[in-house]
Amino acid sequence: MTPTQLAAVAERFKVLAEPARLRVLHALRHGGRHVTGLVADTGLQQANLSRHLQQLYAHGFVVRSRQGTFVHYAIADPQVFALCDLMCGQIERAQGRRRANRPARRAPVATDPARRPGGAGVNR
Amino acid sequence: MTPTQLAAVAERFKVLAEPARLRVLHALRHGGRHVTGLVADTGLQQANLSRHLQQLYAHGFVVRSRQGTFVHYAIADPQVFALCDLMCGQIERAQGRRRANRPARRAPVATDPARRPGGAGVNR
DNA sequence: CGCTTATATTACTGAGCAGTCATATATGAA
DNA sequence: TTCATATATGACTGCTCAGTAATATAAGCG
Repeated sequence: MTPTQLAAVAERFKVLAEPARLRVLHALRHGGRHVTGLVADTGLQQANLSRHLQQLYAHGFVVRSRQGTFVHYAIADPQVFALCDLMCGQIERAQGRRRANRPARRAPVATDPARRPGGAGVNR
Repeated sequence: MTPTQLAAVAERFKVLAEPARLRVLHALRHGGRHVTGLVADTGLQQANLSRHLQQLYAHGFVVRSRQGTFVHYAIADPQVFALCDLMCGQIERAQGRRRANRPARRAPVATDPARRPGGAGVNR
């Protein structure tokens, strides 16, 4: 894994690390749409939405084509949703784990072999 | 998809949207490690690494346990790597698409049915 | 051309965050 | 307790970036 590759992956994750852009992708999930339609679907301001669309386009998440005065945007690679779905699954699993840990003891992380009750461990 | 859910997903993507943290995860891929070992593996400064570890821990990407003066970190859910691998695959596919488009014409995005040569289209 | 609608861009502002230095805390050993 | 090592944290700096308002550009129509 070269630093360049890591940077490329991180940069792409960063595009998805924004609720507004996830909203746009979600709105496009079941078919392309004009900017005007996306404004209605997402509730984003036109200028703001346009910026997000530029970014999604620049990183190849969406494709676009002009149709008269309108510009039509669509998902470039449906695999993005696989990413999102995976992430959702992880969130659920993490919540499940948290729920499973809590009943036993509150965050049982301490000196590995035996827990010393009074010690200020790694937890906060 | 509620705004809350979107925010949760975005927040998690954000944790992965950082080369340094990807580096840490990569270093942990084949087994847990002490902070000192991670300093050596990643080349990050101790303070900086510690901050990233706190973040990975807070979001449930890693687990930790004390071993004497050392603190041992390990991957919490190996599925993270599925995310990373998926992302890498998308990057490769996107590059392939770009390579496939370039020979024909430079970014052939224009008014949908017929391309007008002189028009300043959607491209920049 | 001039008008209207659709989309993009510029300039700005404020918030968040990575990196760094210095320092604090935790643990074990002497 | 004092010292040494390992890890975490406080405070600061500089950069990036989302949101916004105003304006520019593109396309169709009369």
